[in-house]
Amino acid sequence: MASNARFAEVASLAGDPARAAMLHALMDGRAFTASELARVARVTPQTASGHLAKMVAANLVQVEPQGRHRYHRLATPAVAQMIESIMQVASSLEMKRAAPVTGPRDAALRAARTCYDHLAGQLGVALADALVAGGYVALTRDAGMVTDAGITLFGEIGIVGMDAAALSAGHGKNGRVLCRPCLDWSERRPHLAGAVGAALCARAFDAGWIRRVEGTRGVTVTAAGRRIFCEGIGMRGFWLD
Amino acid sequence: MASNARFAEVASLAGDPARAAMLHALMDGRAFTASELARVARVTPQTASGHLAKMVAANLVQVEPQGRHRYHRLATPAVAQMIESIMQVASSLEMKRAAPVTGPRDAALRAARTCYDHLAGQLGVALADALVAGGYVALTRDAGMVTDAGITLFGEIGIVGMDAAALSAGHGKNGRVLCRPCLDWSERRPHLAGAVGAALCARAFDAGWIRRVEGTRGVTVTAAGRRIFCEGIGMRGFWLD
DNA sequence: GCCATGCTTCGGTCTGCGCCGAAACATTTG
DNA sequence: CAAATGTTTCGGCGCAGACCGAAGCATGGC
Repeated sequence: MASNARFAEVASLAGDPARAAMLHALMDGRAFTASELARVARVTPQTASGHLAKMVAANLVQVEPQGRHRYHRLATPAVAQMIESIMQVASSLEMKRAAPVTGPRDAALRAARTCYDHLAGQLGVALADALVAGGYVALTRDAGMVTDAGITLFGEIGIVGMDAAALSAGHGKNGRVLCRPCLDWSERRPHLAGAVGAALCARAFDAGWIRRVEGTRGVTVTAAGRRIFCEGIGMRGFWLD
Repeated sequence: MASNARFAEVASLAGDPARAAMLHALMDGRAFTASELARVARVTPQTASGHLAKMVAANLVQVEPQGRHRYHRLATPAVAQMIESIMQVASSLEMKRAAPVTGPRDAALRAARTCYDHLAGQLGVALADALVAGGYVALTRDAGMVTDAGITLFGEIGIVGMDAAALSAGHGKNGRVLCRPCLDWSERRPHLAGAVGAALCARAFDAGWIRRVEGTRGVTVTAAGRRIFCEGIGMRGFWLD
């Protein structure tokens, strides 16, 4: 059972509050400097540097020097998924214990945020609901599928090339695209993840439907986005309309 | 960022070597007594008791008193998935560092084992390969789907009622059963998980196709199992034939 | 009733590690 | 080259927590 030691090593790396805060921040998929991560973790730069060195050594985090800055990002999607699954368990623990004290910061994140490479929060859930209601996507607890109608819709709003990425192993049988559902830790309902979720999120940023809120993982929906999401996809309930 | 504390709490619980060993043992989905878990973690019963109390308080583990024994099991599937994803990251770290020293114990586990509620190892991968090759199942990195032919096959070998469980949210649109792929940490290839994988595994135990190896998470395939897997499902390459 | 067995609580020791201040090092800017 | 900024290394402090021995509770068998 030598692998047990690696398991404990990885988990305990994520188990320190400062490192957990950094990993949490890195969950939006962007890269940050050591000082930025030091701020979010509320430790001094030298402490953060030590933490980051450990996580880089364990291949949780990748570092990319650029001038006098060193940009850190999550090393692999597997790391993001691990963090996601820990958040999952942690949030169910939270519900079990007590109603959490929710600051305005948390409220903004709950409304709309990125989850590594896809959209989450009320926005992510509302989009998934709309896609399911419109017959564009079918979701179960375990998996998801984009229907023919969904492929058409995605093509109309400019999401292409998804099939190739999502069907690597399934070689397009039945002309359907499989995708991954992700239980939202704040909403406790599924949203769209995986290659399809990532493609949708990327397209939304590119087309200016959503914009990042500076300094957080939160996003805001632009007027153009509101039009697409409501009229194009049929999203309801995210705004009070 | 109050949720950050919960995250770190959960991760650090999994990050202690003794607790990691216990969680690892609990990954076969069965329940164990505190003393049994103390043995696998190589600590004294009183130490194990303390660890288990913490994990129960954090809702990682469920306890069920039965006479003078107290049986512990993983509290939820979400916990199992978390452990799985940590193993994922840990095993990729292992490959990165050095060729692992593989004992005979590890070899047996690599051949065939349970992964919480489904089959993994070379057996799990070979079964998934056969199901894909036969057109019974389509798998991508993100998700999977049982085809019509697959539903027929599963019905023939006695797996029923899967639809209801697997299609809770998808309400059977297109008559397809969605399922979850799971990247095998020892084989680095996907096997069948989720509700469908669990149903297949449960049926295999019930029908006597596989049996547990006492004291480990490993399983062996019986003669009946070999017949079903090879002739019924078309599995190849697990045995040298 | 008694003893054996499984489990937990308590008290004390000790290692590990997170933290910061100070200082060195690197890189860009002026 | 010097100054400013980002980052790392080093050394020492202090606390959290993992561990075990011993003793205290339960439960089941006799």
